[in-house]
Amino acid sequence: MKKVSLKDIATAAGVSTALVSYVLTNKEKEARIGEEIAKKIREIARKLNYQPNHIARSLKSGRSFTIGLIVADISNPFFANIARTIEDEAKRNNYTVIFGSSDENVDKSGDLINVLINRQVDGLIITPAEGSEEQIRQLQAQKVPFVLIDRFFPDIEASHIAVNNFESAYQAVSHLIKTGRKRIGMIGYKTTLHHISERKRGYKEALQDHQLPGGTTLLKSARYSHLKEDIKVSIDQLLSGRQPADAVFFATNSIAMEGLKYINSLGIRIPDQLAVITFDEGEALDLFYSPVTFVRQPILEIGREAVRVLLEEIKDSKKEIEHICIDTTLVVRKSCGQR
Amino acid sequence: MKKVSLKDIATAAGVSTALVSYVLTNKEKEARIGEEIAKKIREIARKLNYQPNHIARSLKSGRSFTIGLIVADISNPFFANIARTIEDEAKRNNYTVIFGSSDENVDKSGDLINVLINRQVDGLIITPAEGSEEQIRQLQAQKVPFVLIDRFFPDIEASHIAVNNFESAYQAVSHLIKTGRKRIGMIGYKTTLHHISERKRGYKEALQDHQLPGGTTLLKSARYSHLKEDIKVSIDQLLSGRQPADAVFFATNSIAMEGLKYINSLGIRIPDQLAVITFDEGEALDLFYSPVTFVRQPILEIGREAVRVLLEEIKDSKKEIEHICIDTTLVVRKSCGQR
DNA sequence: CTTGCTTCCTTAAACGTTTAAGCATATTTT
DNA sequence: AAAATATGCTTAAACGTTTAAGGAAGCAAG
Repeated sequence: MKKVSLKDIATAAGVSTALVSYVLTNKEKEARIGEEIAKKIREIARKLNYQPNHIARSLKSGRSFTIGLIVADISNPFFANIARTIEDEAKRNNYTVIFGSSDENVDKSGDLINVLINRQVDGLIITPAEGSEEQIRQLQAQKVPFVLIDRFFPDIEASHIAVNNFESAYQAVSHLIKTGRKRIGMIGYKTTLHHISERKRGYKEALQDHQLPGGTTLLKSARYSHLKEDIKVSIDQLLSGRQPADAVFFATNSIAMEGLKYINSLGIRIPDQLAVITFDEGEALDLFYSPVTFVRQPILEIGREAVRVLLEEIKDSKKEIEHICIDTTLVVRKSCGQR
Repeated sequence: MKKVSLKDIATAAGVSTALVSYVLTNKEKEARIGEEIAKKIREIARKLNYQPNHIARSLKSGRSFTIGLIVADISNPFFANIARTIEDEAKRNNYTVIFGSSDENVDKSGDLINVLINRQVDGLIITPAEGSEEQIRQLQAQKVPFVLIDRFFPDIEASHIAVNNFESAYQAVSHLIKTGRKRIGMIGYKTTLHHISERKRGYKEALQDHQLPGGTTLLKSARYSHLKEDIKVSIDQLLSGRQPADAVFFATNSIAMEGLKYINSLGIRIPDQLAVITFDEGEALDLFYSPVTFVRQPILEIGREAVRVLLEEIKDSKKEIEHICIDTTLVVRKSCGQR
């Protein structure tokens, strides 16, 4: 059962394919099509169950109505949720989404960008990997519409959607201080990526502003590729010594998960022995015996804005860059209760 | 900066586009291309940074090297993980993945199938929604290659990858019985979908085989669309009455999450007051104060097999149907400990 | 010097659309 | 009645590839 094309309909109706095309794309007015023949064509199209060939259409129009989504890892709930909102928002605009996971790896990221561009996506939504500045500049040079989400490069003028990482971290840590914690640790990623640096900066500045120690010794960084081990070491360090930490701030959901698992295994009680606060939400945090206080990123908004900005860029190549900075909310729960 | 095409290279090299095409698709032998000119063409292609237009190629070849993935909800960790393995496996075979979430809704599922087919995906991997039999039959009639995962329709002869749901549930419930539980409840979905029916059947048969009560009164079904409320009601029912349940078996990760949250809020202690066991893994289950015993589905294997079978079907339309049934493993932890 | 075979390249059609341009025929305007 | 305009359709090119078929040149064999 071959797919039916315009030609099949044209033959069946005894007209040219052009006519069929005009009718089925609702250009009757502009093309001055006769009412009767239009009805007949529609009828036949329906009967043959005609489905337009999107590929051919794309080739002609140069637009694929597809957007490429590159996240760090689609199996990470944060990105999976972003993907979902992007999917929904894209669909509302008759776009579909092709996705790929970069694993925070420059080479994979480069491959993905190439693959997606060769598939003629109309634009890209990207969580850029560390060191991918050149790839991003390339995109600009090639005039490929794109939007960065979650992180961005301060010295590259490109549209991006992100949360106020500095403020959010500052708030989170300040909250720990308000609840009486004095030795507050932080575990982030070992990376130069802007969102993480900002979270670290927020942490450090909050400590400083309250004359608390820790800016350097209590700030730990784990490698993405060796998350589990590095987090163990970090926590061991934080909890050892004469003055162990009495609170810890996790920079992301993945870090929090590994961190909490290890803390649990050590039998450390939260919040009595250690207060905990983290970026990102997660069911595990709700279900934890001491529900974890967290910085909520408005995922829905991030996804929506990303699609909006991208589609605007696609439609109007002269559109100016947008830097969207969204506020987070600190959801306070038991894990950082008063000691 | 327009994209460079074969024609640009041809012009630059002073040859026909055909020649360029032959060279760049490594058909030098068959087409007997001169060595020098081939080298020159490659050189120019490299210099101009030629990237083949995948759309044009697809139009010509009728193959898009894209597979469509339809899951119930990409933001559900189970499906997000499946998506990830499918992505990786597809990439290994030079395929990309377009995805969509059906929300267990027939209409959305139908829309998605149409959209993906119009985008000329070479095949589909689908977690079919309840009542989507007709859509599946349509696919068969249209000779679209596809593979069902997670669930399938027993009376439709189609390739599918699934776990041994009956056995897995039977084992899980038997394990509860072995640990001394007598009144075992189950919460599943209100659906006719095969995987859930099988899990229910496994539950019932395990009870029967051990002369335990509950086959009907202790088996609850929640609506996908009203999960939270229905689960509350179900748990209330299970825990009320003269003889409250002393164990509960959750049919999926989503059900388990909602169930555990509510059980937690009631202050019920696991496993002392209530033993818990569930299908599917999740970080929340690890981190739970009483780590939850669960049925592990081999997600990696499911994803890999799905892609393998699909690609085989794509390559060979005469390939026979494959029914792949994978065993699960019961990961025993504290949540169903001896009372 | 034909004939036939290589070798290396070109021509042209095709995939399924879209759309500008053209061409009859009919209708209105002057 | 001639000119202008409207109406309803067709033709054909184009998007960027792939690939079957063809053709010119060179050379070996008869």
